Amino acid sequence: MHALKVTRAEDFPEWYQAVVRDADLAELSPTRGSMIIKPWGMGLWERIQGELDRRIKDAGHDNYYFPLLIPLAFFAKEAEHVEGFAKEMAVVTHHRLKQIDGELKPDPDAALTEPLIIRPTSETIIGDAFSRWVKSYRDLPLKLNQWANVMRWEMRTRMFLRTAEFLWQEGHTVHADEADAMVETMWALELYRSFSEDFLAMPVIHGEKPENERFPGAVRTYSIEAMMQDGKALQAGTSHYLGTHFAEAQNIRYQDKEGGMTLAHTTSWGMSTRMIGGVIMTHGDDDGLRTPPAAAPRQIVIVPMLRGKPEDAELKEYCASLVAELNKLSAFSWPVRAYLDIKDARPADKRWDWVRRGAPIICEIGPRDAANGQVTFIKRNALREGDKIKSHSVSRADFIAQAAKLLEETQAELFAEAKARLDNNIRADFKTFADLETYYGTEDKEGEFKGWARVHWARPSGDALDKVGERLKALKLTIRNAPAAQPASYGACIFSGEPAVEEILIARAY
RNA sequence: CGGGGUGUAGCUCAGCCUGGUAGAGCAUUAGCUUUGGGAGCUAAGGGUCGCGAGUUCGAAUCCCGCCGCCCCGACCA
Repeated sequence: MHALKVTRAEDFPEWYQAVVRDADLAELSPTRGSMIIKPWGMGLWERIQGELDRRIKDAGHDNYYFPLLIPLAFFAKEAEHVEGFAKEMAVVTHHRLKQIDGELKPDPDAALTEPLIIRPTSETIIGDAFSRWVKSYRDLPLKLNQWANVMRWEMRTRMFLRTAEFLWQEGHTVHADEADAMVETMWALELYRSFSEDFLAMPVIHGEKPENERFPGAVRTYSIEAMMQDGKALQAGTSHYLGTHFAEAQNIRYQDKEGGMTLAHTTSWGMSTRMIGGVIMTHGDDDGLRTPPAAAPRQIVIVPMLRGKPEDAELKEYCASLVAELNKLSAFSWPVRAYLDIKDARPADKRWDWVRRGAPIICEIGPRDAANGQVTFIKRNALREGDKIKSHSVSRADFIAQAAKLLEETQAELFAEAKARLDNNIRADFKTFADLETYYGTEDKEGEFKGWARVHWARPSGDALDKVGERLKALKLTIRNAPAAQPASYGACIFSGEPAVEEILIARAY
């Protein structure tokens, strides 16, 4: 008997919805395509923010904030950028409402002379500021970051994975030349790789996107790709070298040491609330979410076995002092987050709520534990042993002494499990396109999923690349990236038979 | 935006074919019992049956239109 009504094997998309709901992460809002992020989901995002922000600042970036609304004319400056985003833009056209025939409508007399767009990303308005802030080579590099909400009018939305409005971090930097900008671009890629693996226990493959998957306006786009439990790939973070495209469009120039005016090189990079979807589909099981301890809003939850009797006070005191002790510890370079759940509800119900939310360590402490100076707990990532819930009992002193280690072990176990899944489900033995068709052209067997493929290719571009894209699309596949780790030599291109120049990752994707 | 599915209580759903004043389980609230583990009994509250128009004496049920959600596709840093 699992805590969720649907299992992953029965219906993966339904299971995903169930976790979002039952782990209390988010719910649909009355606003189409947008969600209400609930405390456990927001807490997870706040942990992601806290750690990522620290790493970004440690590398010399400062935060700032730009407005939600961008003048339409700003957006129109970079042609490829426009082409990429124009189709999914929310536009603000009026500044007043009026009762017309009993209905509240935009007042026709209050149309904006210049419409505003709700930012889908902020390159354009930030570039405008950069053109004023950058005067001299002494101003470079300029390394800034903002935490913001953005909006893209998506046709098809899915909680956390693709919502109309989402939260993210967007880094924007300006550099004197390509070499320096590329160092930054690769730094951001490595930031996302290490953050994803260390902090979210989510193994990824990092690499460069093919030409047809680039960010609109970018010269080179890099991504980290994570494998979900249904075998699909999730692009979990991107880093772009923008060359001088935005510098040209926005006139970002600096006076170099020789006194000449030189175009700057810019980068941008982002990671969003989509990561939470990745955490769900990487670590979730049929009992709900298993939150990676480093990112869990509450790492150790204590459920006292209260019985509505006078001795409850003593038990509460035992638990409260335990929480206080635990909160003095640290793990993952942050204070430990222990929590005493004294909600007036049945302990068993509370226990299952925390199982579904995926609190890493759930302690169930009764009067007997208190009397014996013990702590009884379950490890959420290894909840069951056969049909039974596996619980552990240790002395209070031992529990406190081992708590941080227990959390770090759990983190490592979650990572190892996900890493094994990733490593075991990438096939590198496809030599021809027919091999791919044979494998991906057939239905998954019961309980099976098709992972990714690493294949060699000659890196076609333009029309030739479009044709490759179409052949893959027929199999519902896309090119994810060219992994940074490349083999020493290459065979023949799987698409053309020509000598290959690169190994790429192919997968079905979210 | 195209194809398919779906929409009835907070949740899961029955009722619809064959029109006759709204149902179950779980959840909620109250009381009693129970207490080392998703408790039991009793009672109560809760729904303009997605929205609108139509057929009809009468519509959750039949017809038409629209909308939301889910899946597939198109699109998608």
